[in-house]
Amino acid sequence: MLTVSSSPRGYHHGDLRRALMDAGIEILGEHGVDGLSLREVARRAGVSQAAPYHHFADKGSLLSAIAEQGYLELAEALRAGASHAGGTALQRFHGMGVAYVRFAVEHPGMFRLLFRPEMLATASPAGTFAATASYRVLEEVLVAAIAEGSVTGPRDDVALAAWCAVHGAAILYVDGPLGADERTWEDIANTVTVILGLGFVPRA
Amino acid sequence: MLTVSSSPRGYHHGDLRRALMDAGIEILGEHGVDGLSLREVARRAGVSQAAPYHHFADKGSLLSAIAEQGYLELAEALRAGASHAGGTALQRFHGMGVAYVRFAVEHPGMFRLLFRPEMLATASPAGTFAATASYRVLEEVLVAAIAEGSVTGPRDDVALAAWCAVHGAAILYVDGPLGADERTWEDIANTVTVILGLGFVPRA
DNA sequence: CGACTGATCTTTACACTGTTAGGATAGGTT
DNA sequence: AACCTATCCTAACAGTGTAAAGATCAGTCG
Repeated sequence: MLTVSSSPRGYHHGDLRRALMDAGIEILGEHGVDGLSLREVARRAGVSQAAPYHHFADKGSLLSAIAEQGYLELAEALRAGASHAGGTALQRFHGMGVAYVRFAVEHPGMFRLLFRPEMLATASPAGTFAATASYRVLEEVLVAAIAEGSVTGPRDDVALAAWCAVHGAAILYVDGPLGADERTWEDIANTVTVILGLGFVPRA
Repeated sequence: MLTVSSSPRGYHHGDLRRALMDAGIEILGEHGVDGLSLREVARRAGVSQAAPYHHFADKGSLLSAIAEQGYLELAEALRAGASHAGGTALQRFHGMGVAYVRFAVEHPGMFRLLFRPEMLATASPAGTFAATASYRVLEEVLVAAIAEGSVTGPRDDVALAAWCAVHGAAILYVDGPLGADERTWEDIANTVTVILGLGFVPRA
C-alpha cells in the first residue's frame, strides 16, 4: 500500500492532493507548463481523469497551488543566494540577483509558471507575488544596502529597476534569445547587476 | 467578391495565406496567444479547418510567420521611439527604451508571442530576433550614445543590461505583477531607464 | 477545344484536451 | 446496524491539432 509522501494521509488514496501537485511539478520540469495536462497528472498519480476535480476546482487551481509553492521556493532561493554572497549588504544584494537568475535556469518550467497569470486561478497572482516572501526579501536586503551607503536612490525605484533587470535577464535566458548566446547565465547575471551599478561600480 | 487585402491574389480564395495571418493577429489582440486556435483562424478567414495546412505546416508555422511580422513592427516602433525623443543620443536611447515598453503595453498578445519560442516552429527564434532589426536598432543608438560620451562601459554589456531591464519591465507590466501596481507604464519605463543611468544621471 | 496537372480547398476521422453528470465505494458517525 | 459524506470511477460532451482522401478549379499542353 504505497502511501505517497505527506503527513495527514487522505481517505482512499493517501493524500491525493499532494500526489497531484508532485506529479504536476514533475511534468513541469519535464515538459513545461504547456506540456502539462490534467489527465497526465491524474495518470501519474494512478487515478482516474476526473479525480483531481475533488481536490482542485479546475486546472488553474492546481497550477495556482503549485505556483504558491514555487513562490516560496523562489523566496528561499533568494534568501540563500543573499547570505552565501558575503558580508556587505551590497554583496548580498548582488548575490540575490544572481540567485534569481539561477532559480530560473534551474527550474525553468516552474519559473515560467510563476509569471503566467492567465493560467492561474488565483484572484490576484500579482498580489500573491507582491505579498509573498520574495519581494520582502528584496526590500530587506536593499534597505540594508542603502543604509550601508553602497546603493543610492529612492528605495522603491531601485527595487523596481533591480527586479526588472534581473527578471528580464532570467526570461531572456530561459526563453531563447540569451540562451542561444555564448555567454553563461552567470556571466549574464553578473553583467546586468554590474551595469546596474549594484554588483560593483564599474568605474567610479 | 471580397478580395481580402494583399497584392498577388491567390487562386481560390484571394491570398488566403495573408488572410490567415490577419485573422491570427486579430485573435492575438482579442484573446492572446493561448486563445488562438487554428480552427478559429480558419473560421474567420471563411475557410475549412484544414485549409490552413496548405499554407502553413502546422500551427507553429503560422505563429512564426506572424511573429516575424511582429519583429519588424517592434523594430519600427523602436526606431520611431528613438527619433521622436530628441536630439542627443542619450535622449534617443531613452526614448527607445520607453518605446519598447509601450509596444508591449499596446500589443501585449503580439509581444508575448515574440518571446514564447516553444510555440514557434522557426528553427532558431533566438537567431531570428538577434538578426532582426530590433537588436541592430539598439546597438546603433547605443554606439552613438557612447560616442557622444553620455554612456560609458563595454558596448555589449550595456546593451545587454539595457535590454534586460526594459524587457523585464515590459513583461512584468503586461503579465501581472507591475500591471496591478498604481504606477503607469510610462512611470515604470522612466524609472527603470533612469536608475540604469541611461535616461538621466540620477546623481553624479 | 478538351484532357491533363497541380495547387487549393472540403469532408471526415483520430487522438487528445478540460470539464461535467451520475453512479459506486468505503471511511466515520449515529 | 443504518447512514452520510468525501472520495473516486465511468461515460460523455465540446473543443483542439493534425492527417488522409476526395472534390474543384486555374492554367497548360495536345
